[in-house]
Amino acid sequence: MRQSKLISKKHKEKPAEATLASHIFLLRGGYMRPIANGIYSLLPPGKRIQQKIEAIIREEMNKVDGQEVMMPVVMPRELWDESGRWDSVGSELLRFKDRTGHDMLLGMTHEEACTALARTEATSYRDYPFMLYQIQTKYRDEARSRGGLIRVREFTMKDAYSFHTSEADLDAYYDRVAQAYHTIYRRIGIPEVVAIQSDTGMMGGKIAHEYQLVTDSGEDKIVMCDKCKSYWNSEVANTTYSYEKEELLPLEEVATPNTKTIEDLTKFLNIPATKMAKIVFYTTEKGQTVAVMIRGDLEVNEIKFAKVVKCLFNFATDAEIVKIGGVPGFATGMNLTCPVYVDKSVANAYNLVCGANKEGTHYKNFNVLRDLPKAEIVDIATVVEGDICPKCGAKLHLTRGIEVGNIFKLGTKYTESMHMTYTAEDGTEKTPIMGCYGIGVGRSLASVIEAHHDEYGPIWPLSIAPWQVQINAMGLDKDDIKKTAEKLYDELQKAGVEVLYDDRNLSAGVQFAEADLTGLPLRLIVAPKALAQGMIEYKVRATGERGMSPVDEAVQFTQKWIKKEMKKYL
RNA sequence: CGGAGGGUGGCUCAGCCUGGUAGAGCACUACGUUCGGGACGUAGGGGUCGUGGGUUCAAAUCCCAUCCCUCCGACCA
Repeated sequence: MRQSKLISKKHKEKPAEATLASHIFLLRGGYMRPIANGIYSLLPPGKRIQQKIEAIIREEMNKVDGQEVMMPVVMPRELWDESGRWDSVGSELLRFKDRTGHDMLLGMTHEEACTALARTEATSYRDYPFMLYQIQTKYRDEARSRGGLIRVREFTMKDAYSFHTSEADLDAYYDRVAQAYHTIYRRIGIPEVVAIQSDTGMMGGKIAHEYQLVTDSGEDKIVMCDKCKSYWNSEVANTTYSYEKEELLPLEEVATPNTKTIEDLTKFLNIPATKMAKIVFYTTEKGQTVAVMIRGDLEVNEIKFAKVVKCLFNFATDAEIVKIGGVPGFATGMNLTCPVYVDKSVANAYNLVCGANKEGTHYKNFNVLRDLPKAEIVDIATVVEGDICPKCGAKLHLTRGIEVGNIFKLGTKYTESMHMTYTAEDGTEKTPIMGCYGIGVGRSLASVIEAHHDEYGPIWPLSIAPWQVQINAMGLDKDDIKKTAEKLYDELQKAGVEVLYDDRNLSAGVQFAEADLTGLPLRLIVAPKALAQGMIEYKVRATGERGMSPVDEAVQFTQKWIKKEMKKYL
């Protein structure tokens, strides 16, 4: 490609709306342009990168026996009524009416479409197992798209669905896909991506992992253990609490005027929040008020709690607390007329301070097992920095990540609701078990920049770089320079090398600055001094390594370099 | 959906408080001088000042409404 003809303008200045490195460079480097909030067009360099990522994903999906299909973007309401998701999914599903007034939707994921497709095709156990996948545009009406390609409304996604006749078969296949995912992320140049245990969310299902690029600029909260290399999404993370045994002392009332908050109380009694049990009240969407008892310094993780009560909820009002026999600010888990959940952070703790359910009064020496023996013990606390790893006992720490993919064991949620069956060996009708596996293509692209850039621009891995080699020439108005550069461009192309040739007669500064924004792995420079000795220069983008090669051997040198570098991504 | 900040040539922004003929830099066009890390000169082209209404002799500027964008939070396979 000649740069003079490339439609991809570079910008010197940082766009006002961008804060993430990937967002800044994708705009500055002429990879994409916004059309609307969270909706982008890709320019040629961006499209080329995306195609290469897709090609790698496709190869790896095929290696795990995936069969690529095409599924519609627009679907009728009836299909999503079958699974119940027309009603259960919120406003992120874009619904609209066609010209006849029929309810339609834009696909945000394709479980329904794929199940509908598969149920008419796979009718015998002999067809199983199989996996179908697509790499296509999807749409989610995000409440808040942000961060360039990190969180968008319209995006390209690889979505795969596998169908099995036994749990064991799904388990084995799930592990194969998990391996394929690691291969994919390594090949596209982000081996840093880790698999973490996650919530299953609106997809349903039991086990799920997210593939996260750990980075401060991510939006997901991750809990990690450096020692045993375990990772959890904070939505599912847990820890173990252990307390030194103490003699159970008798309950004792203490006057604690004007101490409605834990902070007040710690100051008033000079006792740390870790020795307190606080009560949080929620009222569920069904109108029931429930109490949660948790250690004074901890917070309820509402996603974990939602799994306990299995519905939506809000903080209870003071009136609702009074109604179930609580005294706001001084409540305890005892003597309430509502269900009481006790977080495990206080279940085995000794002699805690808690409310006495009496204005201006607390108890000392509260012990759950003695004083609240009937309460349900649950795990709903948000894990905090320094908590103990439940696997190895080391200290956990909190970090952030970008979710670039995920895998789910879906079970029979869709096959059952959509009446997909097959005839088993014994002649009976059975319901297949599903897994599903997604990768955000654009998000992966942006994540490569987040993981690999410097102050000047992206540093593309050779496997997905828009072109493999950049040619810059110093002084194209001089015949020998121009002739050499043109010849090099020509020969490299004939040798099958993907090359971007800056054929504009611009100053070195401009050319190099733009080349850094393009971020190609290898740069060849045709310049007077070296050329006088029959040499051209090269520079490796990632390492800054520089050197020379005889002009006559430049093509072989480049091919050899590419071959060697490419080994990292096979 | 809550909080904050914005919308002025393709991009980054000034002008608004205190109303009076729309500005700068970058980018673009032409010519010339430059040419190893975002050069310079000269001459150009390009803007319904987000949109609608109002106040006024006069509105980018003041008032009302509305749309859009960004950041933080809520939400989110």
